Amino acid sequence: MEHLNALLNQHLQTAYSIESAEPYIQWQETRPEFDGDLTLVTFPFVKVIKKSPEALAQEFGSVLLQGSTSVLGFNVVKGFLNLTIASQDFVQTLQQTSFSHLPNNGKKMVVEYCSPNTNKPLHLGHVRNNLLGFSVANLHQSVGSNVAKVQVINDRGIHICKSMLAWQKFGNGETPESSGMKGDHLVGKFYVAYDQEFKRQVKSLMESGISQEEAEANAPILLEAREMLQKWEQGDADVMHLWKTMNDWVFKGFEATNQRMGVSFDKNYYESQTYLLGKKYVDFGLEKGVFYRKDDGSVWIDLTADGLDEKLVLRKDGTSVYITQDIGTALERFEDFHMDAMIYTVGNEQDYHFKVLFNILEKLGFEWAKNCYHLSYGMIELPTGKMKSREGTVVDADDLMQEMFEVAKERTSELGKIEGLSEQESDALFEMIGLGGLKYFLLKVDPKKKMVFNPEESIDTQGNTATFIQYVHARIKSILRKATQEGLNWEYSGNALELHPSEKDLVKKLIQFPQIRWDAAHQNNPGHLCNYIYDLAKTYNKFYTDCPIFKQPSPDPETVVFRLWLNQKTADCLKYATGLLGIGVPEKM
RNA sequence: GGUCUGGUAGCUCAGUUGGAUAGAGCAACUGCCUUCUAAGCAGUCGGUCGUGAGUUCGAAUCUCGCCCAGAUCACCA
Repeated sequence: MEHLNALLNQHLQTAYSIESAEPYIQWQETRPEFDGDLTLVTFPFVKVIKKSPEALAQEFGSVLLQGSTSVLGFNVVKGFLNLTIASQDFVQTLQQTSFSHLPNNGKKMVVEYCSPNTNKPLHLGHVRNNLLGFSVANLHQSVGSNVAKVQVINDRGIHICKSMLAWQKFGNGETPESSGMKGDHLVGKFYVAYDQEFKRQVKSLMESGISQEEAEANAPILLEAREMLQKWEQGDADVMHLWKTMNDWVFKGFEATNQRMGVSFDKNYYESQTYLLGKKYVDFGLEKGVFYRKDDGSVWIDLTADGLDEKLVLRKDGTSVYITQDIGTALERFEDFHMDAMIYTVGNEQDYHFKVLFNILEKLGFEWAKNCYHLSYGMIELPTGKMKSREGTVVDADDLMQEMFEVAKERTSELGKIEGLSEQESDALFEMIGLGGLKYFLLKVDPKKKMVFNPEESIDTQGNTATFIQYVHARIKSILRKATQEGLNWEYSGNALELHPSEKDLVKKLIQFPQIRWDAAHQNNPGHLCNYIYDLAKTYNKFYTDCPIFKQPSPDPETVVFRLWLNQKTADCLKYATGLLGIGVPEKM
């Protein structure tokens, strides 16, 4: 394409004395309903050359046709110049395209995701969070950045004490071992038990004539939880022991869930260790004059000039608030990784919080604060409304993954696709199909959109789904196996061939991959990659039906090699691209 | 009330720095398996892109007003 630009430049200089054509050049892919591969929009030129768009298009078309061997022909529709480009140009590009990570670009990034509380198991919201964070981290790694994946585990605070207290009261010494329950689910059970008891107490207080507000503030079990939090802060040995024990159950549970989901972390931060970190930067901010102290001793920052509010950064009793912790954690991470950029995968209800955080970090003078990005995503709702963990209307992550597995199993067995597979192999296949379906379903939607999750509808296996993509990969592998059996190889030499339109389309689609990946990474949007993969799979299926290899009449040997090579390239691209999303593709299905 | 997000086919969603007649899938209907895998392919049906103006040769896309939905504006995290 560069040489076409050069030709246009030259033409504009000699014919119209216009220094550079660059500002007016607009290339785009030719839409499928028109003939051609590449389209030049001529309207921008009309402003500087007093000719009609059609006349210009004709003129440019002739210039390009004569000047470039790549241009085989052209047509003009309205002001659009459609060029037909030699297939061999695209094929050559594909030969040079590899589906693997780009070389290290020296950029260091930190990506945070997951961020669970240790009082309940992971749910659907965490699943979206995990998958987004993980695949965005992969995308950045793919384009050459050095990425550290981290999570913050919220392991302290009143909500943790609630589970602990309920376990003490109603648990009868129950453990994951004794109950056979996963640790995070066991602890979650007591979080719910706490809430039930709390509601019961509030109700009975109200019956004795106390207002709801007062009852909620004075329920005995809440007072006990507060007392427990104080003891925790003082380091009371019994409380610490219980806290460590129960947290440990939860961590093990989280680990199992994340492992099944296929996500991992390079470093965990525990809030119990970081919640005091921010305080030392309060003094720093005061010295810099970024913060100011009120008469009561509390410390604030005034962001009204930036369209935000005044924010508290230190309470009058000297304790820190949420934003203080986040300042501290961010700076600790910088000490750990010396990153150039950081991505926080956190729900969109915290949009305002992160605006404030990034603003403060920048005012404190940290360069990398400019490259902090809040990967904000919309909440997931159920057809029945919002998920509320205390009301038991959450979709549990473990249940969900298991359900996806079961559906995959049922559907795959119905279709008779597991013949000749061992139990282990077929289970692995169900897992790949089930979890792949879930991941694709959540990732293909723009992160910032809220989504409604309908368990029945989300497990489709037709159309725009992971199954469709996995199926294409399995199809290709089946062809390549057959080719191997027949002693064929597919080392394409680069000889120019007359291509079928479906072959050309597939080649053109494949060479788009680097650009799509770049866009997806830089926009932190795995959805772009999902759409591309689906498109590629569809384009392949068209090629598959139009361009058979083993059917009669069989194509000439050179075409067979080329088609097999295209199959291999497509499989490589599918496998690599789905891998970035954490989705596996099977050899057979 | 202020700020931020979203509103595209019955449903779920795509739609690049403004470009040609707004695209997929699902659902409904019609064809195609003596098979390189039919979890597929081909087709029919379905739209005042929330709404009204403006900018432009050209607007789903940019600007402004309005309507609807959600979030947020805590000495909670």
